[in-house]
Amino acid sequence: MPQIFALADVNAMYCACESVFDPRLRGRAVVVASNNDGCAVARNQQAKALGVKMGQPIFELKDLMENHGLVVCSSNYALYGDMSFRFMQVLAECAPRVIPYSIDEAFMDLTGINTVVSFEDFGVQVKAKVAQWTGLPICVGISTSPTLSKLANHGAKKYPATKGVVDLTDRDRQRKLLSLVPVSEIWGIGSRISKRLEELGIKNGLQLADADPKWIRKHFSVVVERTVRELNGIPCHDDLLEVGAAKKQILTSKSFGTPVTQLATMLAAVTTHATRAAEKLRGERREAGFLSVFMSTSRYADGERYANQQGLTLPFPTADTREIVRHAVKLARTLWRDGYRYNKAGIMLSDFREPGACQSDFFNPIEDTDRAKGLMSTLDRINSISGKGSVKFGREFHKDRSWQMRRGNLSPAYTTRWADIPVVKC
DNA sequence: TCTGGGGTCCTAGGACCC
DNA sequence: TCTGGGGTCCTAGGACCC
Repeated sequence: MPQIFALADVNAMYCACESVFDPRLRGRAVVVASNNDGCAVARNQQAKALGVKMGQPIFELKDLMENHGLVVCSSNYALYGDMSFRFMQVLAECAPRVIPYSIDEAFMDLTGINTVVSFEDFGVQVKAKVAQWTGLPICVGISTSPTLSKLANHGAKKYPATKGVVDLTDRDRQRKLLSLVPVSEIWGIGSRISKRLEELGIKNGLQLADADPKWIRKHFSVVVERTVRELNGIPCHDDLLEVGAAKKQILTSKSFGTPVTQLATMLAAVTTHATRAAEKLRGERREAGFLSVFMSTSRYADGERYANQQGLTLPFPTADTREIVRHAVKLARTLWRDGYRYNKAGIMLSDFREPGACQSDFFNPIEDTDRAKGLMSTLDRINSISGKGSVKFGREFHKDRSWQMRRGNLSPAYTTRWADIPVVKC
């Protein structure tokens, strides 16, 4: 029995989440901005029709906001994260195996399900259930490899006649749709590779599917070769389908609300990022062996650009916020140069191990003892019960808060904060 | 004035070893 | 004087994704 994959994906997820709780947005052009209200990261159908581009700076949208009714929302990740969780739960009710792939999409293993219900009917039912239980509009694509189910989903979005569900298990239908799709639309083929493919005469999906995998490997890489095989219905994404695959790195970084020119402010920001990264690391139940810190000035600013990063192998693997902050601050001091207007900083943790997999250094001042671990888990528990940041480290209290995010048009945390739950008045 | 953040995988090249 | 070839590990950087 051939393996069958479905991809369910929320249409313009962030915009949809905003619209679910704010009826005034329905029917209007809506854009959700990145952190700092910097650029557009999600746009609904109406916003696309107005010509808003993915990644377009918000300041360029002023005219559309003033004269064409475009609404710009600040990003509200507490809301999107919670809605994503609900969406995944509905999928889990429908299919035996669900593999979340990103905040707004998940693969489902439908192998053999057509002995009970046709693939298309299955898709229609999932779509209806997600709409009923979460209010989110989705599309479903079904086919014989993850890449083809992505293609099917693309078709479901693009052609309204499909009503948002495409069963692409039939080989002739696959070839038909492939021939209509530019090669740059195929999952895994980005702008660089599609440009080179086009130069070699491969312009649409079907031409790529019919290319010789060996030749592709020689001219490109094993990644593109796998895509070719996937387009022929041979699943090659076993990596993707591993449930609960462990993370390999954790990165926290943000551009600043306003440029940073003082070392103390920078250290406060780095401390906050390091604290956040350590929390994520403990959430993964891992310890990190390597840490790196980076800072830079804006790509777009006039004058000399400064961008630098430095890494450090930790004396012993740890998930202790105090250790991680201490080393991060040390690195940040060595990276710092006076006289620049920094617009971004961040920290990356990697080289993960299981806790206790490595002997800690006997002579180190802060041993990863049970006491230290107890302290960290108590800290995490307090912050999870009483709200993020209830207990903080000293340097985070630096008086200059200007580096923090700008979110001028933030919606309420409708689903994750008691005070923000919508009230229906009769 | 204002241009995101967080990930993955693969490859090439250098250092080092035998 | 002559100075190989194969393996591993690490890191930086490229390309992709949402």
